[in-house]
Amino acid sequence: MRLLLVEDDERVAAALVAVLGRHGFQVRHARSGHEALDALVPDGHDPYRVVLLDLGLPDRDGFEVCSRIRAGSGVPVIMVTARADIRSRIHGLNLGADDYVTKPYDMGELLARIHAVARRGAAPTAAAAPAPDTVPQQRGPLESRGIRIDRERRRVSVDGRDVPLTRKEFDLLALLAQSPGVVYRREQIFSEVWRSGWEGNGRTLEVHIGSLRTKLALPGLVEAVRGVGYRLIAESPASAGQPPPARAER
Amino acid sequence: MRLLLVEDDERVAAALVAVLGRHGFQVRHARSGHEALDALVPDGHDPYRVVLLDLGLPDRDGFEVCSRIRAGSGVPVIMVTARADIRSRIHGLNLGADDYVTKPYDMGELLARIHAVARRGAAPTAAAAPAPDTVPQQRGPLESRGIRIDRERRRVSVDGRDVPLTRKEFDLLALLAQSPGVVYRREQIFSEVWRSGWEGNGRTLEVHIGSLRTKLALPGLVEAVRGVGYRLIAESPASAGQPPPARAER
DNA sequence: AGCCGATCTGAGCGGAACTTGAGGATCACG
DNA sequence: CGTGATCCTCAAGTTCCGCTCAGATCGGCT
Repeated sequence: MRLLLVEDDERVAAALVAVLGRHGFQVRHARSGHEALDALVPDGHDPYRVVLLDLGLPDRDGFEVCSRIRAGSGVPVIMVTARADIRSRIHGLNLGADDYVTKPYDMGELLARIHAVARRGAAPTAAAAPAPDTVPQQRGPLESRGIRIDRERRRVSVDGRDVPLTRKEFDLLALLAQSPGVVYRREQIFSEVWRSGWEGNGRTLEVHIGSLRTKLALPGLVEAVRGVGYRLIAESPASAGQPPPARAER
Repeated sequence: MRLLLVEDDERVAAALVAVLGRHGFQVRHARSGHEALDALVPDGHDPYRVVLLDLGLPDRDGFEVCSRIRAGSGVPVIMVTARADIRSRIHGLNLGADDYVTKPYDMGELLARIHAVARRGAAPTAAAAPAPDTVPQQRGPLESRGIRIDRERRRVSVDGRDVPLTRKEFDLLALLAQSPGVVYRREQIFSEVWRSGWEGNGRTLEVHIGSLRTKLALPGLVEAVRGVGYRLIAESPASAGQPPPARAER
């Protein structure tokens, strides 16, 4: 059974490869998100039955990798990370991860969870992984359409000029910007930006979205998806869907 | 989306039913393992999409209930329990549970995990034998006949052209596309795309099907099955790569 | 305490989405 | 070939939902 391990720490990876190998897994080790996405492109080998994804050092990189994986493949993903906070858990699961395991974990439990998701695993789809060059890799401060988001400093600038945002506005924007194009449902937004489990009573969300739009002054950036939620428009509205260049028929 | 809650504490159950209901689940509450197993017997209703199983039931051991459920059905099971020890976790997962959540849990995380396992869900057939690969459930972006459905972005494109769809239209298409070729009965469609057991009085469904056909401009894609419901034609009608196995005649 | 910005709530508006009904087309079946 | 049931389309009516504004409440700071 093939398994893809995404982990940048060599020592951790080596240990996992050893243990997993002893339990009958054929492990491919990817050291970066880019390498992982490459590895997932169908190449005639058996498809991977499960992906172990470490949300490693580059801050949000792991979430983006998960989103990209999910956009192109149905392979089960288990996030493994030291980040135990609820926000991260919920966000990871909402991005399409099948499980979320925090360090330190028990090896036996991890194995059991791997088997659980593999057992449920998807039939390999014919869909190719996203072409690496159509979607530019966004790491560190997100930059797209002239908008720059510095998560550490909590600063946002549009075309160079600084835009002061309040907490909620920033959290909201930061959430949506983690996966431009992906629709975030209202409940998801509430459980990640507000205290989880809280139901927005009034028009709270709309008001914050409104002021966010006003301050950013980028019409069409934040798009409402009626009855569902909101999303960020990543590219200019020219070609929204990525053109399928050379699609490998299976 | 139907959900089976197995919980003997009335107060806990009531709270969960309320929250889950508000999040779009149609919850059936079973107070014992026996009742749960009864509820899971196929009865013509839509199958449950996920089971929330509280260990520590009065009449039976929760593990045994899980094992029996798994013996008769492929429905995803989430164990919810106060027993946090590693042994129990591993045991539960190895018995076929899809996830194992310990109390106290965060409501937002539980919801995210419910969605995660439901997303990965079981075969929609009511057949007792859980054969995961007999019914090909499409994951990731569905691509067939030039039509591409991106669930998390809620985008549909036909031959590269982006086709804007409304909520109902998209949900309808996404549902039918889950298993191309399989006939979805009207009641089934209503309970999945709409809320609760609502018997569409007027010509609602036909209208939405109509606009879906118009927008997609793929004649013959959505096929009406007289007196039963609708289905998607997977491949061009000439050479059927695979004969549709499960035919739902009444 | 008092101030001030941030957040929340409620009402009203406008438009998109959904529903309904009627009439025509099509199909299954005798 | 006739007939009833089912489905499709069109054009209303109606509901729902997101947007905005204005005021109330919350919460941090001095």
